[in-house]
Amino acid sequence: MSTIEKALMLLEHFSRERPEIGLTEFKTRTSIDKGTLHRHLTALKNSGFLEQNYLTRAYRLGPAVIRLAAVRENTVPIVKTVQYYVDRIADNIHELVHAALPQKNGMSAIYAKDGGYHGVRVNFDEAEILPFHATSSGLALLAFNDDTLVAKVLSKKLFSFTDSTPTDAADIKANLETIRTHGFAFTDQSYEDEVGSVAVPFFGVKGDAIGTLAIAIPVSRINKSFHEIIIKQLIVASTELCRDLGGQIPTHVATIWAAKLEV
Amino acid sequence: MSTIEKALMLLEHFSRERPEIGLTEFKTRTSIDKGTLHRHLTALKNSGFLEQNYLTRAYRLGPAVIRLAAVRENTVPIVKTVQYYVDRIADNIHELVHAALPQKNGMSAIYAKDGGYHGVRVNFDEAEILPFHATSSGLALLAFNDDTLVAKVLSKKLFSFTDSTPTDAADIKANLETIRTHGFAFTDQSYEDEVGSVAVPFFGVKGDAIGTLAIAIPVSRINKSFHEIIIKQLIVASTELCRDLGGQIPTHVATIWAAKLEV
DNA sequence: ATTTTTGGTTCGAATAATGAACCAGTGGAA
DNA sequence: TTCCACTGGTTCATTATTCGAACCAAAAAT
Repeated sequence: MSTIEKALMLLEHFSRERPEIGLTEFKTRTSIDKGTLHRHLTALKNSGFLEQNYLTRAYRLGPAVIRLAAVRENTVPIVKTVQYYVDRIADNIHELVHAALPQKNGMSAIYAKDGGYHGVRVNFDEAEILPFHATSSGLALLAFNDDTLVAKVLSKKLFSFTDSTPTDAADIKANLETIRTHGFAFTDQSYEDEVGSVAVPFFGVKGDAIGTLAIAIPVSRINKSFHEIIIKQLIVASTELCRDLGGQIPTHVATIWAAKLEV
Repeated sequence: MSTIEKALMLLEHFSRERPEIGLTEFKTRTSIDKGTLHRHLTALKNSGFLEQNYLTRAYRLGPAVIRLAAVRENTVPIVKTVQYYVDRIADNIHELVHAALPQKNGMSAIYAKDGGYHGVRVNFDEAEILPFHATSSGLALLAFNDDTLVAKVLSKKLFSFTDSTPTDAADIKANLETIRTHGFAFTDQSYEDEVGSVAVPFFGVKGDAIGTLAIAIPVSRINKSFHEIIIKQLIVASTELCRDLGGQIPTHVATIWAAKLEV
């Protein structure tokens, strides 16, 4: 792996829960030598990707990422486009809806809306990394993306978040096949207890999944008819979203989805 | 310079006007060897910072930057905080107002609002890099930031954007001194013909300038009394912004600003 | 059909990354 | 006070990676 990639991997450790990380904490988290680590962090700082809390000397993300995100959004306005559909679904079904994009080690929600009238809401953090194998978003993406990604994900040790988290590669592979024939993914408390979720992919120009639309629901509120409604909403939204983004729904998926909407 | 920094410098070439850049175009823009360039771009792609248009093979910014910007904004909500003040000033004076943060080679606007009722508007792109030496934002930041930044900026060749762009290091140094005594910076057609601008810095915890609030106006509408109004608006907003961000206005600046507001 | 231009690859030489050991400052605890 | 443990940061000989001129293959342009 190149030095560049190693350095950029450091940025993945930042999140909403862990906005600042000191040198020693980095060392324990990565088991990279302190000297190397320090030079990498300094390089990232010099480039504006990190800045230092001048009191604690801890590192946090810097202003460079703001500009880049603005340019990216101007180039490919996914966030803005996705927002409309997430809002619409949330308003319709009064549950927590989100859209997510793949990152290196999982999906990252780029927008979420809780349309909930209900008392019990699922906890949800934007900018959190949702593991591929344990969330419907992750599985939906895997199922409709390149096989190399699947292989890469399954080659690593699969962490168990709850008693229901699938950790066997063969099981997951079988599940991905099911997801492909159904046209959507769902999970039952595989990432958080008492929370189930449903997700559909949306597609890029090549017809590969580039992101997902998903809904998280407390299991107490899931039932068959509601499940059907959710899936229809997701499919319709994803179809329109693909049109907006210039993406192409693979014909076999289009067929499956059309059948689902007929019912 | 480290490999990491070299690679990250590549990302600076992307902008609203230039959202996709091919290998050969990169080569001409950077005069880095094609082989090196290709490996760097591939590393950035593997890390999610770039992705490739699969038809043209050109590179564009990738989804990783979206997540990082979300985390950063969650850590230090500058964009959101700044927005309120930019909107307020724009609504009050009906001109183009923006806030900008320093990047490596200039200021980058993070938010802008045109409160203009007027027919003649200045052109303004978010995510564009505003050169330090030719814009009021840049000068305001230089004047109230570390001297090392000033030295770094003035050591490079200063590009001339208009007939009025200052390109002499000594002149600029003298101007920075003036800016320090006035508490604000202004430029007259130094970046774009027929456009003048006024800027004040806002400060971080150390009392160093971390960004600017600025107004751009067609020169035809500038007059003394309007100038005074603008400066007062900017000073008040920056003062409140520093409070919101936990920044500290250096005492000498606070004194100058207080005097300006009395008039 | 040929030339130019595109993106991408190879491999020995040159250079930069690495990491164990070290330094320095800070904040307790004895 | 002195000592220890814990920060962040630096040094420098060794080692591994990066570099880049030349090369390849495919697609446009002539």
